Amino acid sequence: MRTRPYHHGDLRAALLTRAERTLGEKGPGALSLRELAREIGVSPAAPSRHFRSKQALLDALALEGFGRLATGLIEAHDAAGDAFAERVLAVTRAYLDFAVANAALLDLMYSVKHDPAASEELIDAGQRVGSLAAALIREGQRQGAVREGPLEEIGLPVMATLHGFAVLAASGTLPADSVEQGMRDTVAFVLRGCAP
Amino acid sequence: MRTRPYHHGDLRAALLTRAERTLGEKGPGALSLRELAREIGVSPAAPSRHFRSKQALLDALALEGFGRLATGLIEAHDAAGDAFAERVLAVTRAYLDFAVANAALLDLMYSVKHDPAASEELIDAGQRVGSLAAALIREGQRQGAVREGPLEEIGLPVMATLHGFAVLAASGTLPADSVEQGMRDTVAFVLRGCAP
DNA sequence: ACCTGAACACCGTTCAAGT
DNA sequence: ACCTGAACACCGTTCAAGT
Repeated sequence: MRTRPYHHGDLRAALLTRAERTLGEKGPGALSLRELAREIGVSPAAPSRHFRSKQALLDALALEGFGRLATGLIEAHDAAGDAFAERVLAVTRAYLDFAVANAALLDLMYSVKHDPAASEELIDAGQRVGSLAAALIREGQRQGAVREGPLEEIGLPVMATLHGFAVLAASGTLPADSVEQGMRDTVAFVLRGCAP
Repeated sequence: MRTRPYHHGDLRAALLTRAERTLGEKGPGALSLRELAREIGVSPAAPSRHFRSKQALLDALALEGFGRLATGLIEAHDAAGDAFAERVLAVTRAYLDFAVANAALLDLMYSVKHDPAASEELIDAGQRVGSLAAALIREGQRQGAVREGPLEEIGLPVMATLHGFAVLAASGTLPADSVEQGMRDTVAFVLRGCAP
């Protein structure tokens, strides 16, 4: 019968995995470093080696979230057809899916309470997601589906619309049975807003 | 020298006021019922008479936030000129101002961690804000500035765009010096998306 | 009705000491 | 380098008892 070794192996990763699980299942209020440590089987002080504070763990979680969101959007984009309208639909749906499946995490990603230390990294990550919208717009312009002009002039409003819609859907402000129709309306609105 | 009376008078209001102040000044993590009670000069158990739990206080704060946001949007709307474009600009600016001035509160309003008990009320409040967008669209249709169609088909995307832009600006995802230009671009985008 | 006082079961964080 | 054990100064919440 193997007894737990003194060194966990990869406590950092274990903390992040477990933290995200309870974040999704029981909400951010139920996230306790001590309980995490208990579940993983290490002492209450062990997490402090890997995260200077609870907030540092939350920031790491948020950063991971931005990475997954960006990957999801890129994959959806690349899997869609070439036409601008198809790509907008695919990216919007991917954003929505992420928001619904990771509502608490999305909250964390765009919340205001980050450590100044991590803030810079998080803002970068947020802007990297924003730059995906810019890339989408540039393609649309090449196809003639988007009016000419500086990328940000259209990219930012598009990003805002996608994000806003996803947040409203994930926060339950939208009735669940009108999310799908709302997404179609939002995509149509974006296409009109972009059109030459 | 008057000594503090046994009954506070309006402890509930005092708690809400103080809570919102520290929420804005020191962030949601620094909000402690015990510290609030200490600052106000009541015992640690006193708040429980007015709020069943800390979450109940946060929910009340969020509800108050929705009320103030709605009022702010209506006032901005009514103070603006009659033209649809002017009204959209006024409402967008009001939403942005609220978000920047009450970033932590806005976080709270649209966060996922509410009590099921308060959720219904909060969702109603959120939808009431959404109905303001619908009213705006209806006027726009009457003026011929907005294409015909069901209110929600345009109202929801407009709401999403305003909310998304405000959140991005308030969360610092947008560089501070591009917020003003971003707002103009967002308004222009909305007007295009609405146009017949 | 509203609040106090004291208690309970937790927290996050720190720091010497162990492996 | 990584973790434990014990301690510190807090929490939120409950409940009998006071006014």
